[in-house]
Amino acid sequence: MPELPEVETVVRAIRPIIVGTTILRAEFSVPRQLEPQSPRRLSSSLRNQKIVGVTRRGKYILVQLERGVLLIHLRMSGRLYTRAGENRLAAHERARWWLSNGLSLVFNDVRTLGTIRYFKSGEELEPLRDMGWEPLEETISGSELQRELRARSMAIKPVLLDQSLWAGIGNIYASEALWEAKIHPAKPAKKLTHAECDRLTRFVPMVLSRAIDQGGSTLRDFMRPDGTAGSYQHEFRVYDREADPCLRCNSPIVKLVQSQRSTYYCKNCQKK
DNA sequence: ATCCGAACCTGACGGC
DNA sequence: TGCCGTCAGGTTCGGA
Repeated sequence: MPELPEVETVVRAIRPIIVGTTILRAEFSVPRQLEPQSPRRLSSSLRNQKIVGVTRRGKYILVQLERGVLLIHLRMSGRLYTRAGENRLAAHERARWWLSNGLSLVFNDVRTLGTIRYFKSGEELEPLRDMGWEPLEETISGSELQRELRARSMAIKPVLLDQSLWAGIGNIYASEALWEAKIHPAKPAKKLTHAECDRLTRFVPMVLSRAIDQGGSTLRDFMRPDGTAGSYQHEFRVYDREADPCLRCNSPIVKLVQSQRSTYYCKNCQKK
């Protein structure tokens, strides 16, 4: 479900509510999501720790604590929000952290594919080790991108989903950025011209930041922590628009499957 | 090294 | 109604 813009939306919403509070206790209902840690161990590591910050790296959420970091990945259906009330977990709530301000931070995840891990200060955040450029913080030149793609014979679309190149791009925004840059999704990455690389380095951050401005995209699962939907789905140029007219040239948008994921593009605007 | 498909899960939806 | 197949915003793993 969530890509960089949705994760960023979540981080911005919960940050002012939870930073400065202390975790009183924690509860987890699906131990598998914490592996290799156990619910008991994790709870005791977190107890009485103050939350000092909330940040994002790619699609990971980092809840910074006094003595470590809680690393959360929402995968396909994860949601994170704060709420008050009831003592028991509601439907699909897989983790709950009781905070000193009377609220709880809740991790809700229908499909239970999300992950939660704790790292002590000084310990390497292993999942972030091979993460690529942060699209909104690093300015990448066309030449740099072209150099990175030199050895990649795979199609550019699945390459954009590889988090070790650019972190945070997912299935929606990969299609959107390629349409903006007028690049065919099946073009081998190494064959992109310098001009195409140049456009991609401009449009990837542009598409992502426009989506953040709209609070992300809501197709089915994604909800902002306040329960409202994002609205960037109304701005999609190609994603989920099969057979609809291209907004540049009116030819019907085409869908294809690459690496088991749907890709949408305009056959006329995005030539190989 | 590279690539593909399967696997991990649940729920919604369309077709029959 | 109900059953069945398909699909979903992500990532990892094993085998070819």
